[in-house]
Amino acid sequence: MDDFTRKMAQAFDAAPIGMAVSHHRVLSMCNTSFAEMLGYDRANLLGQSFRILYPSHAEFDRVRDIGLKAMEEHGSYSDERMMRRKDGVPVWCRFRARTLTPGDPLGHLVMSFAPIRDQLDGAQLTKREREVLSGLSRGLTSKEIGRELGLSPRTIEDVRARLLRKFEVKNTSELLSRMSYARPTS
Amino acid sequence: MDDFTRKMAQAFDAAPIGMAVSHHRVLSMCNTSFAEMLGYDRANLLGQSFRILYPSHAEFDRVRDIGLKAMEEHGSYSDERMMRRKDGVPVWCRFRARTLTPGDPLGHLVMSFAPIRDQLDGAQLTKREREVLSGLSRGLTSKEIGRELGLSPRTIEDVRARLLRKFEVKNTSELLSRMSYARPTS
DNA sequence: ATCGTGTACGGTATCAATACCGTATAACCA
DNA sequence: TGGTTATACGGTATTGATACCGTACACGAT
Repeated sequence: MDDFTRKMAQAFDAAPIGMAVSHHRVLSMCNTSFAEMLGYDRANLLGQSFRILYPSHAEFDRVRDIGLKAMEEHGSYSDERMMRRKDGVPVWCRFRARTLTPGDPLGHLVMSFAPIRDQLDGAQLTKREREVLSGLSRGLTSKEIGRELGLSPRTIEDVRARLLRKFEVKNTSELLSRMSYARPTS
Repeated sequence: MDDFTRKMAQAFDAAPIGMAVSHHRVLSMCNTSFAEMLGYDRANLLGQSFRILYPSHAEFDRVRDIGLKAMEEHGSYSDERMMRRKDGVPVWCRFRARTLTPGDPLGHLVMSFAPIRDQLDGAQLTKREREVLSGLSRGLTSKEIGRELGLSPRTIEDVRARLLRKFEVKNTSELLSRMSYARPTS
């Protein structure tokens, strides 16, 4: 076996960031960081559906759809999302994906996952806050996020206001730039 | 050659994030994202000193030292740093590293590099655009940015509109989330 | 020499965001 | 049991953002 390939494989496995490959949302390969981040042994993870790595079936369905268009157009997509560790503890991640099959984005995906931590000491986000934040980072208005979540726009504005208070920022722009510079855990 | 190794190598190469391996600060392996991010062909990069990827010799020396202690203690380190593209343009990156030789941290390093600001087809931002972006990320309104730069708020709105067009985003929120988590180049 | 782009500015119109006022329920915690 | 917080929603008022219309100048490339 050629040395070049072996070196790349070693680099993949030793990478300081979680990495995974999926075919139609089934995990076909991952590295040690990825398995450790989610509390599994790699052997028990390969061949599994990504479903078990998300907090709920609804979340699993939601994240399937949000990146599809971007991946069809640009071949890649990134966002912030919640993953679920084996012990049930949620992990807030910066997610990046590149599809090797742009016509069928989920056909063959290569992903990276970098855990992020909130800037505020220990203050974590609620489910709603994360859902709303996800919409905001995609440039949606309160009205649009409300439609997406089946809620009144008014409620989205409440969640938004709570986020602004929590992070002590003036507006959504500052909020999003603050979120993105969150430091990785460990 | 075993299929497992081949799959890992493919995943390494197709990763949506720049990855590299070094031995004593000499690049021994990298993936396509990494080479593209810095404007090189991989073939011309392998075997080179990391020196050419930093803006100056002083910076090259500085980044050698800053992570040493953390890597000796935890085996890993991360920060944000400036890299230098082949054409001289600086690239601001989130950097992560894991050492495979904790006793001699730089002996064998596996690194990941995620560009923090989008390069948009190699076109970097103009001075005005960076100034306005800086204000936006601090949550300032167009009026406030105008005061800061001694310009009409109307002009700030022009620059803003140009940024939205350039990055093909709907509004400032999406712009700021896009800026911090650039989709990988190409 | 014209064309494109960045810069700079004015007006106007519309929609979104934000900040208040209020009510109500459910969960959790001391 | 009362206090706090998250959730959810309504109204209203003000400010900001965005999209158009227009003009003008500087600069570099074809």
